[in-house]
Amino acid sequence: MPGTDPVCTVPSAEAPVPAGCGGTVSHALAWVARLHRIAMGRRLRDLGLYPGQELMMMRLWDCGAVRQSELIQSLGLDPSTVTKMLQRMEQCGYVRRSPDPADRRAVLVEATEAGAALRAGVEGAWADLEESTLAGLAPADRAELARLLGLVGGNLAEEAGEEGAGPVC
Amino acid sequence: MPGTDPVCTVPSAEAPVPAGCGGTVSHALAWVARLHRIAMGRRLRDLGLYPGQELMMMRLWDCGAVRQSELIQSLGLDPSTVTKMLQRMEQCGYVRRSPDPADRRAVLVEATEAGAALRAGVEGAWADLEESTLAGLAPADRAELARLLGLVGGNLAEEAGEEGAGPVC
DNA sequence: CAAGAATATGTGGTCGGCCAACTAATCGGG
DNA sequence: CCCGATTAGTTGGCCGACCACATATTCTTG
Repeated sequence: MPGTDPVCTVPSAEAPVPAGCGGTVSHALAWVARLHRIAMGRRLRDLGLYPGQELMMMRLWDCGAVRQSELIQSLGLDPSTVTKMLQRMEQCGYVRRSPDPADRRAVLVEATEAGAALRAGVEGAWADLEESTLAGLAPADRAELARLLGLVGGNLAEEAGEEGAGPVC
Repeated sequence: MPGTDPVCTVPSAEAPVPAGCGGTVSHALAWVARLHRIAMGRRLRDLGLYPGQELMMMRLWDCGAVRQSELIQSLGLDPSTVTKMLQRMEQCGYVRRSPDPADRRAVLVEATEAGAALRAGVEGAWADLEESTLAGLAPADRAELARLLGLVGGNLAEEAGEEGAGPVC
């Protein structure tokens, strides 16, 4: 049938910022977060890490040898997620795992030399992404964004039962 | 030169928002987005959907029968992601796929009756989550958050090569 | 009109992430 | 002192998401 594309292609003179797509903050948040994750993934891939692993390494750099259960709680992840991630990271040589002598159930985790070698790269990537993310925003806008994200996070954390990711170490 | 000094990398003992974790907007953004995704996942599970599928259904509700490639572009996803997601959703009965008579490579996708039956629930979930997310924020704050997210999204989209998720249908 | 480029989709593999179910070790009472 | 409850970790399964690669079909262009 001719006239191929029927509806849909509304001649919407789209806004300068397609922003939320649907217009809701939820849409915008999901969209921005995805772009942010992709952008971080790009930087991490050059370092030999996968998204999510950098948070693990950060905890290890800050805390030294830690019990796996501490990582689970501080990152707010599922135990199985942490187990599998650590297995892969151990095989990559970034992490060392050893049984806790004080509790034969537990496992102590610490960064290896190779893991520590990633620190500068990861911190640089975070800083670079932060700047790229906030480019063009005045300090006041940045502070406002941080404040609003904090409020929204508080709302969602309350609903979700107060999950981890709290204070640093 | 890098006269840009006022970056928050200061070892400020500030705690305006305990939420942000590391204190950077990037951390706060990732954290909030994860909570948001989990909260949406909860609501979707009660409806019989997995996170991400609701966006697919929304496009189908808005556009009727669409080529798979249109979905790929409008959602900004990888083709293989869409293929597999649609295979599962078809098996769940939410979606119907048929070869495009006009282009034997393409596949036309549309929501089934069962899929359309989810619409009210999904839209309710979005509205509910939006309100829960923004609880306690004045209209001015909500608008400001939307504006800032739009700016940040623009920055990230620019870096990422202008990916999809743009205008609505 | 016959290559070659571009498009549309599918496969296989890997990762992060969650849930459910399981084992092993420690802790708490009775 | 022993048995149940709690905690720590692991395995298997599933889904979203990506990449690399393979296939079929259309478009382009010489």
